[in-house]
Amino acid sequence: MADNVAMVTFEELRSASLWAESLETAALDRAMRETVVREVNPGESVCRVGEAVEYWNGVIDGLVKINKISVEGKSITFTGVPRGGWWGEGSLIKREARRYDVTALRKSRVAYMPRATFEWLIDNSIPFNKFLIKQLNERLGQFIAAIEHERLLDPDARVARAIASLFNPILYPGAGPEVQISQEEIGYLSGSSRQRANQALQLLEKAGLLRLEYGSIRVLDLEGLQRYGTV
DNA sequence: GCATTAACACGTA
DNA sequence: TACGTGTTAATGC
Repeated sequence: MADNVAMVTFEELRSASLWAESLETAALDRAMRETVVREVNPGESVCRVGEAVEYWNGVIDGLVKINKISVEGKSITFTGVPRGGWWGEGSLIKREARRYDVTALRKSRVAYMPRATFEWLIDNSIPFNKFLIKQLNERLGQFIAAIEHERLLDPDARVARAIASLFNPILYPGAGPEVQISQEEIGYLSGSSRQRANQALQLLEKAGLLRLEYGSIRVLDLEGLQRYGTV
C-alpha cells in the first residue's frame, strides 16, 4: 500500500458498510483501529492482477471498477463498485493471488482491512459471518444474472441492467440516485461500444428511466431499469 | 441490419 | 488543456 493513508472513522464505516452496524462493539472497535483509508485519483490503480492479497477492501466514497485487460489489450469491466461495496474476500479466503485489476473511476476513498483483522472477524463474530454469506450469495446472484443478460438481452437492455447493478442495496448500501461515470465506462460495463452505449442511454432517458448529465447518470426509475427488456 | 471503430466538433470541469 | 458527449462515415459479420 502507498501513502496518503488515514484511520477510518466510525461515521465512514457506518455509512459505507452493511457489516459495521451489525457488529459487536468489541469487534467493531478492533476493525476500526486496524482499518485505514487511502485516497485514490481517477484512473489510478487500486489492485493489480497477480499481486498477493493482504487486505479486504471497501469503497468509503467514490467509485472503482473491477476489470481485466485481455492479451489483445481489450478492457472488460466485471462490475463497478460504488460507496458501500467491499471486495477481495474471495481471494483472501482462498489465499490466492489477485485475479482482477481494480481501478478508480473517480476520486475515491478506499478502505484497507488487513488480512489478520479479517480472519479474526471470521473467527470471532457471528454477525460478520452472516454478512459474508449474504454478500457472497448476493454477488453470485448478480454474476449469474450478468451472464443471462449478456446472452439474452439486446444492447439497450444490457445497458439498463448494467446501470441498475450499480444500485444493488445489499452490495452497495447508502448509494444516492446519481453515479458519476462516463459513457465510455458504461460501454465497458455493458459489453458495448461507447457510441452504442450512448444510443441506449438516450433511449432510456426518453423512456424516463434516467437522466443524463455531464459525466454522470441520475437514476429516476431503478425498478424500470432492472426489468427493462423483459416485458 | 446492426454493431464497431475512427474521426470530428463542441461543451465542460 | 484534457476529458466527456453527440454525431457521422466507413467497415465487418
